[in-house]
This record gives sequence, structure tokens and C-alpha cells, in this order.
Amino acid sequence: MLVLSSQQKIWKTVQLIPKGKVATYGQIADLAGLPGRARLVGKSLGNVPSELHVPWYRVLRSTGQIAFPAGTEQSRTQTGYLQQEGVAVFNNKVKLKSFQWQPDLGELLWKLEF
DNA sequence: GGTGTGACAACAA
DNA sequence: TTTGTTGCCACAC
Repeated sequence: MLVLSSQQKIWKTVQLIPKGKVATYGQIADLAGLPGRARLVGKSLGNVPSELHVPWYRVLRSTGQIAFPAGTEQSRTQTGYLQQEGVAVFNNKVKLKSFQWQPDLGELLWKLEF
């Protein structure tokens, strides 16, 4: 049985988000087997080693808003990456109804690797 | 091992 | 809609 720390699970889960789609913190926590731990997701993303290539910018708040205050360097960077993948960002927000990732059985199966 | 903290979420005004 | 409050719980001190 593969044993991963909560953070590692979170990173791996974030890496499952398809290009052009986004997920919320709560969604990632849930998929990572850590329901209700949305805040841990945020914290963990701040500790991601750059060599893991985790697409942290595909993770948004439950409202679709980018986690950083509008105008900050981080928020602009995130917006840039998202738009580069075809995700429309308006006023620091994304229309989840159109771009939120909907995991299919394939990903759920992958998840069993935990 | 008590306390404060956080890239959140849900709910009340 | 926007802002404030509360619940949440792993983590760093």
C-alpha cells in the first residue's frame, strides 16, 4: 500500500486536473481523501517544490474566484496561465459552471493508488 | 502539548 | 452582491 503524506496526496491530485479545466480547494481535498480539509490544500500548495510541476494555478475558491487579491503579481500570473489554457478569467474570477473539472471513473480508479 | 494560523467553505445579514 | 462570522483541522512554533 502506497503511503503518502496529506501534502503528497494533494499534489498528486492537483496534477490530475486536465489542462483547460479548474478545480476548487474543497474539491481537491475531497478527491485527495481529505474531506473538509480545503485549508490544508491551500497551505500545501504554498509548499510545493517547483520540480514537481504542480499546476497550482488550476485551483480556485469554491466561488470560482482566484485565491489571491486582484492586482497582485500572483493573481496576474495565475490568470495568465489559465487564459493560456483557454480558461476565461473575468475580474479575478472564473465561471465554474463552464470550466470546473468533472472527474470521471478513470481518475477515480487512479485515485485508488493511494 | 497549548496556541495561533491559513492560497477555504458555508451561512447570516 | 459584498462583508463578516464561524467551523474546520493539520501544521509550525
